[in-house]
Amino acid sequence: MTQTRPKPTGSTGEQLLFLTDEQLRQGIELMFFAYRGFTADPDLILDEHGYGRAHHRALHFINRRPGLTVNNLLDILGVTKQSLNRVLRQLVEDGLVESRTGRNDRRQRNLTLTESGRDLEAALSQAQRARMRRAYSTAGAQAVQGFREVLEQIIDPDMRNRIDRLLESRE
Amino acid sequence: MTQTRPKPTGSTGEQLLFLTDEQLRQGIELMFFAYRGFTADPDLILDEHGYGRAHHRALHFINRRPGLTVNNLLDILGVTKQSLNRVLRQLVEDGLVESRTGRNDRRQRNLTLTESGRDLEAALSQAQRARMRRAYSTAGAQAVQGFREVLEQIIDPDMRNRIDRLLESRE
DNA sequence: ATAATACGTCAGCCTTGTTGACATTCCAAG
DNA sequence: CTTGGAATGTCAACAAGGCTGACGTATTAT
Repeated sequence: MTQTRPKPTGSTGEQLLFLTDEQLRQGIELMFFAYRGFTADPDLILDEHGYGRAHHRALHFINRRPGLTVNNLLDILGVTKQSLNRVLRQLVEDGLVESRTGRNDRRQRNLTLTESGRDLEAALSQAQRARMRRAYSTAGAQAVQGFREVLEQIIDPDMRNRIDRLLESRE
Repeated sequence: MTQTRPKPTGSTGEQLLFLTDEQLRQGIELMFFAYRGFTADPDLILDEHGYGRAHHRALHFINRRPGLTVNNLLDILGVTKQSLNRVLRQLVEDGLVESRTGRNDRRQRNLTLTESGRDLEAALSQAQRARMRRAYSTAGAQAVQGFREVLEQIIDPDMRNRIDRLLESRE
């Protein structure tokens, strides 16, 4: 996610921003309304299948890192195992997710998507990407770069580290 | 994270971007994790007061547009009146929000914050703005501009209109 | 041997969303 | 003046998806 972390190469001094409460409030409201748009399209598909956002998140990250352990997923999602388990159990029962005992450490469960799990994930991803693609295209490449830089800064620092560790590194 | 860079397009007026699924997926994950950070600080304060995000949202928009009607607020928040009413009733009972019968149309209720309502809203806002301020400052002015442009494009078009109508214009 | 870890599960609670039904108040049009 | 519809409030029931606490069971680590 953070393959490029160059300091902003902007022409303006980044420490010298004058940020009014009004400007910041606009950004806050943008985040609020944009997140609604961000989840709107997948939500429609999920609803048809009787699933919710929690299922989407699980499918996404299992697809992202096949073989992910339950503990890893818990760490990424930041929920309790009871909460995740409810969702995960459904997905396994419905044949979208496979949970296999770990080879090295047999206490662990490695999670992967089945064929139909990949199908649903693809449908959800595609819907969500379509909106992002339109937004990116309309806003332009430079705006996208800024979008990414600001969002990265909004994330909790230790979460940033955890993301890199759990999602980017190889075993 | 090695991906072949797609080659640039022939220009068709606006710059057409080649957006790989991988690039879009990174944006999607950034939105997910950033939204968590975005709500983290207010959540801590809300918890101390026994409130949730729904209360924060109500306080925010009532503070934003004092005298807002219930219907306006429903439209902004996109929830049912029953859901909003539960939250609103608490806030009124706790003396944070005042609900006055409309002067022109006495069916309507105009919502305003009381002194202590403004206090809590200010505390929540301040916490949330602090994070945004740090993010903006680190990312720089140009990045902020891009951030805003992309977020605006992610919002549903008719929601964009509604926001302008309900929050920017008169009354 | 014992402790710690990874996982699953049961039970119960909370917030915040949903429908549906119904009452009240009030504006506006016939 | 009557009446339809809009705005609001409220009751009840329900669901998703968070949470805590407790417990059980493999499996690994000390």
